[in-house]
Amino acid sequence: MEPEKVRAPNIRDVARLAGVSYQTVSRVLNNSESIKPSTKERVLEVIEQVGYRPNQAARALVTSRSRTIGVLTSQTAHYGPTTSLHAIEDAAREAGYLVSTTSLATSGYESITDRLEHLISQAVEGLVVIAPQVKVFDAIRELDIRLPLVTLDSTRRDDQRSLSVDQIAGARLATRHLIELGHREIVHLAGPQDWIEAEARMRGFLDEINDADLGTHPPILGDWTADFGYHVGNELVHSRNFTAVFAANDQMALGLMHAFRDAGLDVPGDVSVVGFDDIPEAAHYWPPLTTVRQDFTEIGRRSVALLLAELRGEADRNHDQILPELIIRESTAPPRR
Amino acid sequence: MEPEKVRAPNIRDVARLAGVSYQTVSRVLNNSESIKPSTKERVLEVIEQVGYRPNQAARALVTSRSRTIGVLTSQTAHYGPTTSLHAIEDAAREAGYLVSTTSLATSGYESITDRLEHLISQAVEGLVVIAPQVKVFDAIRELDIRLPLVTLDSTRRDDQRSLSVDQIAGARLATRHLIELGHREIVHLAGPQDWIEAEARMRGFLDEINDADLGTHPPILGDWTADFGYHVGNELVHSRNFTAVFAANDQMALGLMHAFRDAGLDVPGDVSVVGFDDIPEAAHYWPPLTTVRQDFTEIGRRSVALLLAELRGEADRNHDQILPELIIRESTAPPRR
DNA sequence: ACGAGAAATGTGACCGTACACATGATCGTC
DNA sequence: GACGATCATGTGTACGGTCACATTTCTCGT
Repeated sequence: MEPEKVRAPNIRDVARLAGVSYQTVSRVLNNSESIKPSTKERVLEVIEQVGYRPNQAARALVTSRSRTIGVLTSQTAHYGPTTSLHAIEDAAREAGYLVSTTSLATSGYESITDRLEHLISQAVEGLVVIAPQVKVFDAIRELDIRLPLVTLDSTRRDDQRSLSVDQIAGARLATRHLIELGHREIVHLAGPQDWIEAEARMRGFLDEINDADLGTHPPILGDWTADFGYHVGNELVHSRNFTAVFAANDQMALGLMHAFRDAGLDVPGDVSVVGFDDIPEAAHYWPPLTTVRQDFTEIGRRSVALLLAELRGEADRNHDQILPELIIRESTAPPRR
Repeated sequence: MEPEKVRAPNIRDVARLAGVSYQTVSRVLNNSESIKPSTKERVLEVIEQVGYRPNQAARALVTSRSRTIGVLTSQTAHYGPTTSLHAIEDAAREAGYLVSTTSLATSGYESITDRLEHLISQAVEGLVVIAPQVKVFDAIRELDIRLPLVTLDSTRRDDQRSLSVDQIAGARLATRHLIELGHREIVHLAGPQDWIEAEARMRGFLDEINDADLGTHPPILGDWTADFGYHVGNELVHSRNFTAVFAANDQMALGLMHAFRDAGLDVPGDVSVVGFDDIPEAAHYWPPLTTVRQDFTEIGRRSVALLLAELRGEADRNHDQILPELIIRESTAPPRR
């Protein structure tokens, strides 16, 4: 006849056992100033003893603060976004926030709004978007979201709410490196065009090409995968009207090098290849990949700082873009005459 | 003199505007059966019009169901865990659940209990642990967590709550492949020993070696990174008392091959290398890597299914382990005589 | 036309917390 | 030793839903 489900202790249970009012317990929980140390101690003892845990739902209900930030990611397991996500979680944890992640399903537009709705209905206090795809921003705009929001997006420098490594500068760095080596026929293997980063890298590439008064073939639009790079590489070897390729990420660069090797071409002897991201494996590819390093961890960390500042109403504006860095390894060399 | 902060509409606002009681609105929200279609429609119209969103905190408070599952991950951005995580999110979404992720900080034990506390205080309904480290399970045991919990852990087959690709079988597959090629001196580069998977792979390796009546050197304990594999490779080339290496993941295998190449050794001519995981890049390494494929997505999906079944009190026990598969590429060959 | 039973809808209480405010205890001061 | 100021603690209420139960409205057979 015992009660099947014992109710978890609540604030009043604690109060009763400690011989104080529930409000006093609440004060202890929220580190209120005016609490006699002895009673505080007594209350904490009881809390420990009965294993009391404040109910966040109740707390969220009354304060309308969930202490949760929402993160919207793309469904793909890329190194960059993943690394940033971890940094975000770390930073959020340190600030006492929890992170609710939600990834975009493969499908289209409704999926995004659906995800955003879901996140909002959980009363997240702010949003970090690390799936910088154009359609995501369309969805955000359409939903008229009033939440503080930070996006990892390099194209809107004026916007207070975005933060990123300067992708354009990075792409220029990579391209300039090739040009300085003497390459004149450079192909760009870009990322999916609805990715804002992909577009920025492509723009940086084209800008640099223009500034050097060079022509180029229209960039090839890829999907970030090594497989795709491999396929593109297999196509490219037929024409051979280029001496270097700038790939929009390291994985595609890897696939390219694979295809070139299959075709009997030497990298960098016959073709130079540059990647982007500097994932930890890039140094161990064959040949070790020249690439553009960006600090995904720093990005993640800062995005949370920015978001929290906005939540507090501060204007932390630590907005200087983070600069990418060119890492020269062995996949690039002057073109063979 | 207008109100600064307009309160979000609540269920009673909707009820008033629709000319019904709040309970009727509640019924509409929960798809109750006995609701006249016409009133349902009217209510939905009002909801749409005023942009009403049910407050999950309030709902969670009264039902003590948060519709959230918590995921505990390691802080490292490895391909496998990340892929599983995405699958978990997908599956959770489909079931109407949200996922709260929390990653383990680098630090030690308190960090884990702290994270678990945090997750629990958010009233997650269940837990998925994809950071299968021994200390995590210690923490879980110590905290005496009563939540439904699923772990991606291969060592406790009897336990109802774990689910995994059979790591031991995978390691045996890889090892047997080398043995069948004629290798007798095989080195194992293992993962960190507090990782349950690493330990399982090592056990599989040793079991297979024993069954073949071979001796082996004590496995080298690594940290999963390509950098580490590279360092180990640089050491190994001094002794040369082996003809093959089985690395506990693909990244370390990559580093190894890099070091071997640096030393002028041919893979697979002089040394065969096998990896584990079959990450998407493995096929494009040089040489393309022979490895053991495991379906991280399937694992993630199933873990959610298992968890939800447990939440519903069903006994879905779909427990057959998922079998890994050996993918033979070009990094393995018979030993040179 | 009437009443029974089902269908549709309404009412009161409660979930666990924080906030505003009220009250009681303590203390230095003249 | 009475007094206001300050510190410590207690009381009422609201947050936005759901649940159990009460009530009204509809449907249909006799």
